[in-house]
Amino acid sequence: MDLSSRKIKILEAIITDYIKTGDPVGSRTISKKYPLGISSATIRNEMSDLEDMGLICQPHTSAGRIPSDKGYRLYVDRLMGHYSVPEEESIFLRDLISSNISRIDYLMEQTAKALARLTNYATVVTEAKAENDRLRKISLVGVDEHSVVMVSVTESKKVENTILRAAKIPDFDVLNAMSAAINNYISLYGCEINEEAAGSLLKSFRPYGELAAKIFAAISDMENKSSDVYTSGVNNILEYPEFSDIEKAKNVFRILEQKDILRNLLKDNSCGSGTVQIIIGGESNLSQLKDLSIIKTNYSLGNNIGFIGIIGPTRMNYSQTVSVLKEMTESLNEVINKITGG
Amino acid sequence: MDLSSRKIKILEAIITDYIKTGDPVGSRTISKKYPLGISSATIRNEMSDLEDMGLICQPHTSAGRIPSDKGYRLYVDRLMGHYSVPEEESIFLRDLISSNISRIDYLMEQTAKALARLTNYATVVTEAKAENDRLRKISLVGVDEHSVVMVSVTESKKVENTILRAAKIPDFDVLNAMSAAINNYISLYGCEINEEAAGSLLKSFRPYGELAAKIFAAISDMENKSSDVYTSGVNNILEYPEFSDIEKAKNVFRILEQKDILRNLLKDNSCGSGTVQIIIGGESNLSQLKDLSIIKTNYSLGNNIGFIGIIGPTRMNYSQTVSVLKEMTESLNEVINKITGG
DNA sequence: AATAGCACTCAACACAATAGAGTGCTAACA
DNA sequence: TGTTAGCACTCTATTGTGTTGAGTGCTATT
Repeated sequence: MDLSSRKIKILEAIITDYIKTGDPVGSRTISKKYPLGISSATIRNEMSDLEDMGLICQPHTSAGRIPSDKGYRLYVDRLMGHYSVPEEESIFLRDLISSNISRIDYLMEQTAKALARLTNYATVVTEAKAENDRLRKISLVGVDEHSVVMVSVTESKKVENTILRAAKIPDFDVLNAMSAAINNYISLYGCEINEEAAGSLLKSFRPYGELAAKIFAAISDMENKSSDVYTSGVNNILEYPEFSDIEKAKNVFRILEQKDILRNLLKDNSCGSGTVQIIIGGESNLSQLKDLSIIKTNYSLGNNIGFIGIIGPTRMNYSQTVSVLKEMTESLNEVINKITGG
Repeated sequence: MDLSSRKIKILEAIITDYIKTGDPVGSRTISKKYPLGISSATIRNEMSDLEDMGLICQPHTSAGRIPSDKGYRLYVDRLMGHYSVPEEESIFLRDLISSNISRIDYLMEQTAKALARLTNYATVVTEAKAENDRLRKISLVGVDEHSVVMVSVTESKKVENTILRAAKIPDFDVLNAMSAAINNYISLYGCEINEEAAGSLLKSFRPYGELAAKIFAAISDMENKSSDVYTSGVNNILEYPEFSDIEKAKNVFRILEQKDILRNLLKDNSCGSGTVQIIIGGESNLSQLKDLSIIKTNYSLGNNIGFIGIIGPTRMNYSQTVSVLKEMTESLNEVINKITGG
């Protein structure tokens, strides 16, 4: 069957209306609200065709039609218009993330919050983390007689603290010497522990062997850590009638709690950087996500890549959300550049 | 009116049953399930008295009774039995928080998670922060040509990173000299910025004035930061029938989003440290909390005090929750001592 | 090909009837 | 005088029954 331009117009009307109201759309509604110049009977026939093509479906016999995943897919790929973000929202986004933020994790939290607030959906942001972001240097700072902080800086300038305890802690100068020796080691061997080399290094700081060993352990631990995941605006989901049933709401909350699922969902993107991707309902092949859509993109922090996703009902405002997300990512990259002094 | 021992037994039966089932308790239920040796008619008379005393109330004329805030209060203060935490739960708690945790913030997160999982209520933990936890020392670590990390250590050994950017960054030795000078300054003047002294210090590092100024700004910022608040298990709340109405659930979520309300709620404790406090429903004087109870205590990290609260419906299992919370706080303090090498 | 008309379907709503849990009161009893 | 059995009464929750209205699909007509 052919997808005539009239069928497309009807499909578009159905989707537009359904996104706005959340109610199944009937033929009479379309003939009255959208000036297609054809009667409801004709629209009925066309709708029957659209249903055969799998683009729309009926919740029950005597209800109007709602778009199917396939229908939404066609809509976002070919029909969806461009939404321009109003000046004030644009400014709001920019202000919220550029005001005085010195730490990247705060920045990501603010980003998540801003997006959630503007879109009224739930937002998920993953920490920027490269698959192999090498450790570049460490620095040891004494805290008290039994503890040191190891400050680590990676290739892509991610800074992190690890507190290490040991019975015996060297003084300022020895700590500096240790830092230097370990940095030297790192530049030679990377952060995989080379038994032999590490052994000789340990020997040279024998009285502080316990601490040295802990440093090595911490260094090799760092590689294995999975990236943090922030969520925001989860409660927004409760505003949508499709989740007014407490069981459905629970399901959504359960998903948003499973950081590893979210991480994988966002990470797995075949397309290049900077592009916006959309996963509609069942397309994720996860039954728990069949009523949810995800609009996502990535941002970069040095060599590290992080992901931003917006999760809402399949009936979400794709056009607006995509635009807001794009705008946000641009601002975010600007701010990151400013912070990291690109 | 007098509170005879029989009245107390009836009140206890009502509360026990209501906590377990969530259904209003009738006189017949009590006479059958609890061996008080009196008829339902007698119990009815006593219940009428208990209602006059404000300890129980009726949702509507032909329903059973439910405890009032005042009833719960009497229960937790005078009747509630001791619950002993099962060995395996005790071990679960200990394991979850003691496995390999080097950073205090992870520890607090784990604590919140463990409590939420074991109690099936929502958990709130505030970061340990003394009212006036003085900065003790800083250390500057170069990241790249335009940025340094300032590692700060407070009197109570709280370690924090702040990234600072400046056009010009000194080399390793000068950074060390700056750290030393600023530490000296701190030990003399504390972290309130003394215009005069700071001015002369800025002069001595003139070529790096921008950086020095940022350091001072960061130092004085640190004082004003309010403590972080973690929540966990918020979704548990959805399991309780009293929140199966989506509007009520929304209300709870809204509360748990407002970190400042939570912070104040937990902070304001007149009693000493280590004690467990209970706020029942309307006792908080916050209308949004009238259907919720909070069981809370504090933990200490050096001189810093943090708070742990468990939030559930007023019909929560006070006895179990108090015990689990006590147990957890003990384990937590042990782990903290181990980490901070008390 | 488009449409008007019509019979049909089905969810949603309103309404009444019923069942059941629980109360309060009264009168009788120990 | 405290306790209890009995009974009328109340109110929610449930179930069943129309009724309404939105929407469809089919057919006959233009």
